[in-house]
Amino acid sequence: MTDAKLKAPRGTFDVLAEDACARSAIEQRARAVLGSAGYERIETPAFESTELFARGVGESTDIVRKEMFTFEDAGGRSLTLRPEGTAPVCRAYVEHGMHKRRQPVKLWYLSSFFRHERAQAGRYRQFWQVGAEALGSDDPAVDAESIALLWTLLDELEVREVRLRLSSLGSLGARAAYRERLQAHLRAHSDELSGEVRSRIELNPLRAFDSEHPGTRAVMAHAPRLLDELDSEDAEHFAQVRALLDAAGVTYEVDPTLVRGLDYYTRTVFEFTSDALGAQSGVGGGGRYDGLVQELGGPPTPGMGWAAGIERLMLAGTPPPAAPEAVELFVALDGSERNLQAAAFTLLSEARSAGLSAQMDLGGRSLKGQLGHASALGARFIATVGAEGVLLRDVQSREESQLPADAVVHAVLRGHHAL
RNA sequence: GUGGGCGUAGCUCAGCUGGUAGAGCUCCUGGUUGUGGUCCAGGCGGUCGUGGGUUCGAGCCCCAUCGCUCACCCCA
Repeated sequence: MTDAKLKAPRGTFDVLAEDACARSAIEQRARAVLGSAGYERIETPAFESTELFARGVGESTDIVRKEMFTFEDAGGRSLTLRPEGTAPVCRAYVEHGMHKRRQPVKLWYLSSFFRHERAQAGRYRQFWQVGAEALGSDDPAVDAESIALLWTLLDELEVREVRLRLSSLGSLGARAAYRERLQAHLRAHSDELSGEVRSRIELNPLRAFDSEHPGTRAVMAHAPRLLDELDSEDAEHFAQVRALLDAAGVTYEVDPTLVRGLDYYTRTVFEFTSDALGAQSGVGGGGRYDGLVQELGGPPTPGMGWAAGIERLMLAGTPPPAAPEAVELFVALDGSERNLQAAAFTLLSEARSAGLSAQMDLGGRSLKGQLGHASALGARFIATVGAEGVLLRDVQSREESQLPADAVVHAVLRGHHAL
């Protein structure tokens, strides 16, 4: 390491050439899949009022309790780099009066998010998510469509070994009542639980379902299950979602122990995992959040959405073939005189005005070096500007012709279209 | 926050029982070549993560520290 003082901060990374291609390929797919379903692009600020996340995501979540990048601005306002995308989108929905539009309002984003966690494979402090949110309808068809769209996107990105788990958390009221019953069950068996789970009974009892601890698993095996206790409306809603997914050919497994890390979820929740990933096996997930918009000060508005991690999609998906930018014309200099460079520069801008992709040497290389460079770029034509005029070479056919400078672009265009 | 693994050139890595730093790739120059792709030669590039210690002598041994990475946890 030369002078390793300045490095990207822990958990962050630079996106370089090949990765940049893979990322834009993912973005193009997302735009195609979501755009054709009527989702509109939205971008929200990289930071928001801290209160938005405290209220929206939930005070009891790990995200709010210990993972937010929070700072004060010069005016003493508490701001936070967005740790997730749903609360900001809901804030924008309220702020811009989108409840006056035709419902549901369907929005998608691809943005970076920030969480102060220890980085590992597929988990970073600044990471990117593609997400989709549908606000303003509690129709089960919204849930099914949303899930099916992520299903399609994962399929198009050729994400390997995908599994979809699905469940329902019921309405907020039912969920709160259930939570108390589950806590009662856990407390009754607290001496059989792992210390970890025991200490989280009050804060996040649903987590107990995820434990690997044998004693805890035994206790959870006969714990009450939320899915068995849905009220008739919620049960009917869930049944409809399932029926529609079946109709769309989306395969899933119902997992009553599926829990999500954010407080705002109600009714439908789901998660896509890939066994091709390491410990961070979730590629994307989401669910319904019928209380969130109101929680943020808006009118009672149901919502449904998901997010998928770009870095995880890249790990579990099939990277698109790297297609370097084609170079149609490379302009080389045979000599170092100023007027040659000027002539080459004129030719270069003429070529670009004509719509050709064109490059010239910017590194003061020898002629041999320039030709090597042109070759490495895969240039289709090479124009060598010399004192005698311009020598245009068709790299594929190896034909060469000596031309006046102002005839070069025309010749390239003609040769190009002849292909 | 807690563990395991790893830090030698821009990249991938050698470096013996401690003797004072190397290869390949990339990049640049020259030669060869149908003006490039092959081949040949040369060159640029490292206070061996950092700081101590042991030793006549440390890339190698010891201690500390920082960084990267994987996992716990959590989630996308």
